[in-house]
Amino acid sequence: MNIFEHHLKEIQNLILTKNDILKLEKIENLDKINLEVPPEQFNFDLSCNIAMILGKSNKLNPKKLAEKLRELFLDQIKNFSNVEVAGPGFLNIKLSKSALKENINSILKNNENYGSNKTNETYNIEFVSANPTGPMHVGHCRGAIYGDVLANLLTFNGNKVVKEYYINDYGSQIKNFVESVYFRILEIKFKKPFPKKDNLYPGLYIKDIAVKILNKNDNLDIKDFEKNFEYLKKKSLEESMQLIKNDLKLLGIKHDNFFSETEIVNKDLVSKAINNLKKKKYVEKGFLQPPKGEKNDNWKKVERLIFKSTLFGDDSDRALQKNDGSWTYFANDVAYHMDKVNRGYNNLVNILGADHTGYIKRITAAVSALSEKKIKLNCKVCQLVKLFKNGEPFKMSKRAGDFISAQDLLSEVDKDPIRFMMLNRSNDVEIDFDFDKVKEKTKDNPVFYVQYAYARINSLLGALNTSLVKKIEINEIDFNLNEMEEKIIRKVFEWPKIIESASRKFDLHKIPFYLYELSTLFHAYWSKGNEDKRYKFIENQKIKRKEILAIINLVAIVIKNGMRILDVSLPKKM
RNA sequence: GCGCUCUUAGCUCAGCUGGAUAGAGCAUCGGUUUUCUAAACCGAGGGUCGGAGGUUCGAAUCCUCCAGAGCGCGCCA
Repeated sequence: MNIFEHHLKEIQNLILTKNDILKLEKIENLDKINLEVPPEQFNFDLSCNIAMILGKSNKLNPKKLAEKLRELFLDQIKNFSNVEVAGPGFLNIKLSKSALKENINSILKNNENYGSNKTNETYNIEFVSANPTGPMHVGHCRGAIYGDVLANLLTFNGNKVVKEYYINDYGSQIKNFVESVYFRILEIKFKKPFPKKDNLYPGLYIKDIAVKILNKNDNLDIKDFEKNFEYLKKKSLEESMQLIKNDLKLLGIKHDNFFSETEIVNKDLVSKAINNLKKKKYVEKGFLQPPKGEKNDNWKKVERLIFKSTLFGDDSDRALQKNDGSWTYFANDVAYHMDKVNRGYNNLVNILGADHTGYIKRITAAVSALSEKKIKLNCKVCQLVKLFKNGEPFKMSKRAGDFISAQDLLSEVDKDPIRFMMLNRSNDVEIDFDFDKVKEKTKDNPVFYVQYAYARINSLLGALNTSLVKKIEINEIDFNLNEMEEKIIRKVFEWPKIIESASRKFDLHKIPFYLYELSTLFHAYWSKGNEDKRYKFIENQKIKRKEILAIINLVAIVIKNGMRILDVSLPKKM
């Protein structure tokens, strides 16, 4: 339990048991009462909106009610040493020394678990799922890191998480891909020029794949494409998945489960899923309207099976069969998601790129239909990554073969700054990713700045000949914090709230932002000694006050826990 | 034409289950080092929260409309 919840309960209990003093007509909306961090200029530990909530229900002036509550708090809650009314009726609260001491000791004791709220759910997170027709590009990296860190965060918060990758190894794109490999093999073995056809992948990585396949099987009789198709498909996919897994590994990402689309088709899971929906009358034969966007030559008015996704909020119903009666990509995906539903997760999550936004409504509709609205698929979209280098923006296009690959990125920048920077922005906004900025070793680079704070802590401990492993506890009855230390403590108290809100809305950027803010306070604390000797930490090789040791331990604990979720390293020396 | 996302300081962005004087970083200008890492710190200026209405004690935050930017809108995957 975090300190906000803890003290909020105290307040709620007080209201319920002491209304003979308050004499309120209505005690309601207690769940709307919030305990928050007050704005810095107020110099209090907690801030409560209770007077505004109860004032509204009872039609009382919130400021007057706040005055009454202030007296009640001071009289009844021993953990509060000072309470003041501010603004429209906020109650600003200072914790007593014993309450502070208790909270601090509890954090020191919790250590690597500090911040976890123990929510205890199960999640399946599908992410990356890049087409296995080539290596990952930079855009994939963002979704990959987002998914990985979301999994870390939810795990840290007490949940069971499965990280999953859906391999789109079926359909016409794969055929084109295999054909491209085939022509590259002909090129290598018989000097036959690679044809200039629109459906082929011109990228040079295809050549690498061809070489690898040839090296592993020199006697390959390659004359007939149709005859060799299944073999070539298998080998080509193995190679390109290896490329992708390698990129993921370099980014520090490992999925728990790889699920193949071909397998879904082979096991005929699609018919099962469609029959399931037919029984519920969500799938019927029918005709669809022509597409509204650009003109499409493929469109034909043919009767086919249709999923009535408009019943679940989609803009139009969706085709499950192509002109020739075979299943669409969407139909396969419905089957895949039925499998996920049947596996019994409480929560399904898909991380998508911005170009798949239009797909969200139909697939969430499918999950609602399959689970009778019991399971909600939560789709998160990561917006584009715009690359900059020397002021020149890069363009990405997988078809053209001139995209910036994950490898290109990783060859210039380490995984740690990539991970941090990709998350240092809300997933809803585009990122300007600057190669040069990310490599800087200055405070302009937030990754460095946070790492440096941690390195400074270790350097201080080194000077004291001690380490973070050694557990400490505040036992003194009386201890005094200076202004800077109070600020840091308050920030540290906020950590579980950050975890809670980041988990609830999948707002991962809150973690790097928070770590940066905490590091700012720490650097200021550290530097204070430069201006004023009284703020120096060490005197005659000894720590001046035990409070200092407690503070730096708290900061270290939170930075470690935060960076562990981000999976960004923390060097002890820099 | 439709859907999703965005519009907050010169630039890049936080803040959005409604609350206190709207915050950071960069850039600009000015300071700080005989002492634990100056790879850092401190200070200053800078805002009609895209526009217009509405809801209410209170709106950057919720609702409606409008404008601009991006992504998408096949029975491709």
